[in-house]
Amino acid sequence: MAAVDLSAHPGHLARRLQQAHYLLWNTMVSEEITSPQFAVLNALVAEPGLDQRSVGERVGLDRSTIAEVISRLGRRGLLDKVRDTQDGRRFLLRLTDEGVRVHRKLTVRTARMNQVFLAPLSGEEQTVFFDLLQRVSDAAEGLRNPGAPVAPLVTQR
Amino acid sequence: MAAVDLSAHPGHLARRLQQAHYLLWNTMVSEEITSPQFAVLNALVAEPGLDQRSVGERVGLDRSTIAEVISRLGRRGLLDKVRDTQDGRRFLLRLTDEGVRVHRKLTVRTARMNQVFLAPLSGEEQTVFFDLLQRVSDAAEGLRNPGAPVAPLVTQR
DNA sequence: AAGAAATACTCAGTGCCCTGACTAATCGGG
DNA sequence: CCCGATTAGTCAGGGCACTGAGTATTTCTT
Repeated sequence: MAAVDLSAHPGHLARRLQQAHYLLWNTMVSEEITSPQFAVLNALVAEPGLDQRSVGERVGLDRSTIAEVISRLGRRGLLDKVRDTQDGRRFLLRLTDEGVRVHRKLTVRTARMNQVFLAPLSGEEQTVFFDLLQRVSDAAEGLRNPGAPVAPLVTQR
Repeated sequence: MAAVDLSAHPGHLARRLQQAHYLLWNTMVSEEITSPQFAVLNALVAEPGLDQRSVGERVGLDRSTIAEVISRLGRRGLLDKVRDTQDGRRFLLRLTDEGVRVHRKLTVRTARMNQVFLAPLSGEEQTVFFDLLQRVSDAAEGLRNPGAPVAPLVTQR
C-alpha cells in the first residue's frame, strides 16, 4: 500500500549503477585489480611519492579504506611503501615497475570499457551525464557534518 | 605522465555518487537502517509473503547479500521468516508491525533526503538524471555473462 | 518410480566502505 | 623546552556486494 517506487530513488539508482559498473569491469577489465585499486595506481602515476592520506584524498577514500587497498596492492607487488624520513608519521608510496606495467595495461582496457558502458548514451548525453553526476556528488560532499544528527528510530528507554 | 583524469570515468563518478548518498542517508534518514535494508522493507510492504530470492530480484541484490540483509532485519525484529509449506526450499518473508512502523517513518525521511540530494538540479535536470542513470544501468545489466572472460593480467607460469 | 536437472538457500572467502577508538610522531605556544 | 593539539596511520567492528562450492528440496524426464 504505502510502498514506494524505488526507480524514483536516486540512492537506489546510484547503487545499481555501481553494480552495473562492477560487473562490466570484472568482465572487460580485470578480475584481479578492482576499479578503486586502479584509481590508486593512477594517482601514483600522476604523483609518485604521495603519502597514503593524499592518495585517499585524490581517489575519494577514507583513511581506513585506503590503508586496505594499499596493503593489497603492496602484497601484489605493485607499489612500495617507505617511511618518510622527513616526517616519521607518513608512508611514501611509489609504484614498482610491475605496478606501472599493470597501470598501462589497465588504462587501455578501461577506456574500452567506458565506451561500452556509456554506449547507450549519445555523445551529448554523456557530457550531461558527467555533469549531473559531478554536481550532485559535489553538493552532497559539501554537506558533510554540519547537519544535526538524525533522531533515533526507537526511543531508547 | 600516462595518468588519466578520473572525473572522466563513469565508474569513479558512480562510486562517488553512492558515497555521497550514503553520507546523506546517514545524517538525514537513519544510522541504524541502511538504504538497501529500506529497499527490502519497501518490497515487502508492496508484496508481503515474498521469498528471499524474489525480494533480492526486486531490490537488485544477489542471493548471498540478500540473505545477510534479511538476517539483520530479522535480528532487529522487523520481519518474520517462515518455511513455505508448499515448497520446502523457500522462506516466506513478512514484515512485523514494528517493521511496518519503521518503513512508514523512513518513507517520510527518505523523501526529504531525496529532495536535498537532488536540490542542485533543476526539475527538468532531475528527470534527465533519472533517465540516464536508468538507461546506463539497464544496458549494462543486459550485458551479463555473454562476453568471453578477460585475459589475466599476468601470464601464470 | 528413479535419476538428472533445476531451484532456494547457506557458507567461506575476498574486497570495498564507513565510524570510533587508539598509537605514534610532529608542531605550536608559552 | 615542554605540554597540548594536530596529524598519519592502525585496528576492531558493522554493513554491502560478489563468486564459487555445497546442501536440501522440488521438478522434469524417461
